Amino acid sequence: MNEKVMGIGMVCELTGLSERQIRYYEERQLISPDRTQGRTRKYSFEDVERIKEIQQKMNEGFNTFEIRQLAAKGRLTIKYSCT
Amino acid sequence: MNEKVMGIGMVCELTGLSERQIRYYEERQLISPDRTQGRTRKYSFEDVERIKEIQQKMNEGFNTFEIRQLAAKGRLTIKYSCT
DNA sequence: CGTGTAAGGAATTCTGACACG
DNA sequence: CGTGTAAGGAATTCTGACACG
Repeated sequence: MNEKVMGIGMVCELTGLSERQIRYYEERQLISPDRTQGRTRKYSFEDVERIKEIQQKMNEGFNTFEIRQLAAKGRLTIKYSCT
Repeated sequence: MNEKVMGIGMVCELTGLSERQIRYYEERQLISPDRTQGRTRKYSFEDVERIKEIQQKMNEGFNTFEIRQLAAKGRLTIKYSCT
């Protein structure tokens, strides 16, 4: 399920996070949603799982930079290719 | 994949149909998307497949009422419970 | 660093109706 | 019957910034 189909509002519901948090993780290159012509972000279920795992790591004390490194080394459960 | 997560715009892209057509099939009780608090419709991948099958039947000459009956009799590939 | 918020604008979606046929 | 469209409004999302720390 890596089709980018849902809006950020739905991702908020599924993850329990705020739009701000989700957009910030993108800024930190931990996720990379698609964009519609009108610039609105579209996420996949894989993105949702990835976001949940990011949040777990954050709770464990990692910062976004460290999580980025873990991801680069394949140390995360949810594999993901970030642009 | 019966989680209602995508907006009608995405369904249009995935099916090639217009918003008008998709809303009409709902009016004819062939599909039943969820609604957000703000009333915007949310569809699942199952809805998308169901819409594709509806369109196939339309092309084969069935009208919405007949398709509704086919569905009621379990004669469609995509099973679906419509409110 | 990570996140909340108010601000203004742009994209998305909604409903009810008129049109054609 | 099934679908297009213009109309006006409401919900959704966007960006850049200020704030706290």
